Amino acid sequence: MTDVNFSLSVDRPSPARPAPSDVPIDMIELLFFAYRDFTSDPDAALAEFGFGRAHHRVLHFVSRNPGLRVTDLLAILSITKQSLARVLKQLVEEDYILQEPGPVDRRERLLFATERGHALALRLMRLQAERIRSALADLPQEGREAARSFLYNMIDPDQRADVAQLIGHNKDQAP
Amino acid sequence: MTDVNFSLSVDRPSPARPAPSDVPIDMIELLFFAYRDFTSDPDAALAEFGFGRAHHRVLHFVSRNPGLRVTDLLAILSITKQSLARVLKQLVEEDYILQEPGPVDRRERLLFATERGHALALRLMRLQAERIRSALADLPQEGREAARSFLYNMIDPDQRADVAQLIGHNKDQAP
DNA sequence: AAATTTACGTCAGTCATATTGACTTATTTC
DNA sequence: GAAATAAGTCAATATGACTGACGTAAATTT
Repeated sequence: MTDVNFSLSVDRPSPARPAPSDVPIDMIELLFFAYRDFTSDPDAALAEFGFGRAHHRVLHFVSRNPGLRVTDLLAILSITKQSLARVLKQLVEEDYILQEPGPVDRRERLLFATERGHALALRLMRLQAERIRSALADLPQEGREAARSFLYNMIDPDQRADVAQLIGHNKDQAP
Repeated sequence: MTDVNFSLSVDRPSPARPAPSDVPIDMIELLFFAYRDFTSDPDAALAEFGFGRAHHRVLHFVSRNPGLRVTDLLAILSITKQSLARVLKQLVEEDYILQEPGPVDRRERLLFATERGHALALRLMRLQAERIRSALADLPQEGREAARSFLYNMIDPDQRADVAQLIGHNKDQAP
């Protein structure tokens, strides 16, 4: 933490802007802080391996969706092929992911997590799961469903069906 | 979109991992997708100005908290002083933010958004607000509160009080 | 059978965001 | 006066992303 000193607690004479009443600023900021801390646990663990957040995302979706194609992964992550290249290459070289030609279409290089890969993916997942579990703990069942719906509805409408199908491996539910 | 082709719709013979039943994988993935799309609107707008996501975060919190100190901003963003430097400098040079010596402690350089700065911050906020509003639209009042609590509880426990105070400008509420 | 499209990989160059570590200046506090 | 704090700055580096162009193999279309 070298030079970063924490203090916060802003009591300054802040006249704070009129804040248009139709803007849910609190939700905007909460989403920022929630995501900031949500990613902090795996980021710390990944540093041990010399990996970054990009490796995590790739590994996660491959682990969850064995046989994923490169093209699918690009669509999921909303990045370009070139951005994926180095990260994927590293994961393959270090034996977290392996590629196999598609049995029906041999142009495809289907992606699978190795045992090592699954193990790391699971470890990272547990870190995030723990945070989520405790965040949902106080909520009644309807509250949990509401939180889930909220997140789902934050996704671009034209992407929702794909996402629903993708995560449908685990639990089923549309909106 | 150069080379990224969308298709998705993963129907492959995915044996999918046993998926430890105690891990809320759907929520992990939904949070990823929700945040991915949440940031996409302002990112597109910022590109017009030659700014990036980092500029947005700085401008937002300064606009919302006039008189913020550099140290506070570092704590809020969880970045280092060096990472902030260039972004802040650009925003000051292009007249979105101005710095003033603290009236009581003259070592401090308090940060304020200029008119331009407030205008841009508001424009970006409205983009995100619109997405949030429509995501909350179907939910009953308790559901909205649940979504809010969920996000709040995702924050590191020792940071919650600070965050609550920070966003308390607008709406009040602790957990 | 030839032409086109698709899936994937790769080269080269660039940019934005972030990091660490060290050092300076001004100012306040002890 | 010494020590601590707030902020700025320098240099070097890593990571994640981008654009644009090109190559290869395989599948699909015509």
